[in-house]
Amino acid sequence: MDFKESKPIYMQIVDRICGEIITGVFKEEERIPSVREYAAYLEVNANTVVRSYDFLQNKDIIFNKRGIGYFVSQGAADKILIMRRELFMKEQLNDFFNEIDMLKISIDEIVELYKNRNQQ
Amino acid sequence: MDFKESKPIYMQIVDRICGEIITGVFKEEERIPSVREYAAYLEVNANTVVRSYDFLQNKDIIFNKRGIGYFVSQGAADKILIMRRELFMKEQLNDFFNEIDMLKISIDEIVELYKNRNQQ
Amino acid sequence: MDFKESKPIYMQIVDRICGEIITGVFKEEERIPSVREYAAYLEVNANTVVRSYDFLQNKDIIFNKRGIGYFVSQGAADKILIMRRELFMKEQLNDFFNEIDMLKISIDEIVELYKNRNQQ
Amino acid sequence: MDFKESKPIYMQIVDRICGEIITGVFKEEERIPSVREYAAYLEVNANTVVRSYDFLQNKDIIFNKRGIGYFVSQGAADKILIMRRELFMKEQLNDFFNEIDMLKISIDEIVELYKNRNQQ
DNA sequence: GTGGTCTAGACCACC
DNA sequence: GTGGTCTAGACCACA
Repeated sequence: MDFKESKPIYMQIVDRICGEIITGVFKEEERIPSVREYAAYLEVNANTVVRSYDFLQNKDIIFNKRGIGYFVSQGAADKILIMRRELFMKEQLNDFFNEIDMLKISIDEIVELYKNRNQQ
Repeated sequence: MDFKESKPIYMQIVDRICGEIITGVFKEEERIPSVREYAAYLEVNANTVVRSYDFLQNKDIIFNKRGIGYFVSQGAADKILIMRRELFMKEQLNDFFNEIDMLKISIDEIVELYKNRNQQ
Repeated sequence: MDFKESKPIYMQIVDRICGEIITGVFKEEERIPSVREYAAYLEVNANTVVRSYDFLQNKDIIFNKRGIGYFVSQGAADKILIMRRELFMKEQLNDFFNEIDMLKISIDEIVELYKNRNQQ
Repeated sequence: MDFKESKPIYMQIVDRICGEIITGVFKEEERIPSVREYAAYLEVNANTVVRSYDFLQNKDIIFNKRGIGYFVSQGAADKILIMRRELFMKEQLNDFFNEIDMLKISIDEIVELYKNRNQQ
């Protein structure tokens, strides 16, 4: 894992875990790696992983069984997708539209660029 | 002006000033508000505005006449457009495409949303 | 059995066993379930039940016959009642009174709620 | 501030701040002490206070202005009271009633004890 | 000055 | 073994 500088490491770990849940690498109701295992694997301080797990637990995406470990909540994958979609629709999409308007790029250009990309 | 949490306030002010230059509210060769005026207007600490002006001066978008104030550089609007376009093509566009792929939103949906928005 | 997060599981089991003794489900001088049985029944790690039994043995509420099992001590029910009463009077009651004062709930409301509950 | 051992320090600080908000020591929309100030005052590590503030921010009881400090949210006092009341009604009250039933203490005794306490 | 993040390391309760 | 909490200290971005 390469860490961009812009985002805090613990949030990048959050994103990564969310990705693993969506793609089914971490399955619902199943255990995810222990804090220390995952910290060693990512070559990060254990406290950083604690913070990521803590964040996800607050969002009900994972839950904890005391002394046993963390588990993916039921419906976590859906929840993540819904949350991301909402965020996208509410903020990012509008910013994007404002941006292309300001830069005077037509929506047709965007479509073309998108299709070109996917042909590669 | 509402400040998002994600971006530093001084960069949000930079964006705003760039917008004013592009749309001609702040015209080339003309003076922009003093640091204190603008800070008062935006309800922001003066040092924050200093930082924004400083950033813009470094990019040659505005320049300073000592004891008089800050002025918009010649060709600033074009410069901004070019810079933004580059940034947009290199980074934002790709991020955007990745995002819609991940969220399984088709490009056609995007087009539709864009058109709906502009009808309002 | 649902385990609250606030209290350690083994203490919740202790409480449960005490309740069973008071209400006569587990009778004095009689055998209580084996560690493994009870662990399986509660869907809990066996070591956790060991810890609960250990705790109760220290308080002379149960005792062990080697190779046979755990038994409820004579006078256990009374002992539990006395211990709980003391604890209740010394700590819990005061906490409770402080709480209702802070929340501005009158003692009359409490009485009413209590009576309603028992009518159901 | 004396710290009981049972509850984590950062949660005790959370409780304390909530108390200050309810009683109006920390007023809505006003700034609360900086992390470092409060840590020094409570003779606690700054990170511990960070954790408390973080918790309260997640609950929308305080909010942060970047580089300036933390402020009490509008409606924080009400929110705290409502949250506590709910918790009390849902969990603590029932536990309390179960307890007095199990200990065979009548509700009238409770009322009397409550009145005696307040006479002192 | 403010908070935000991260590290390293410790000790504890719990399963 | 697991996570939870706390300390001490560092460096950074931001206002």
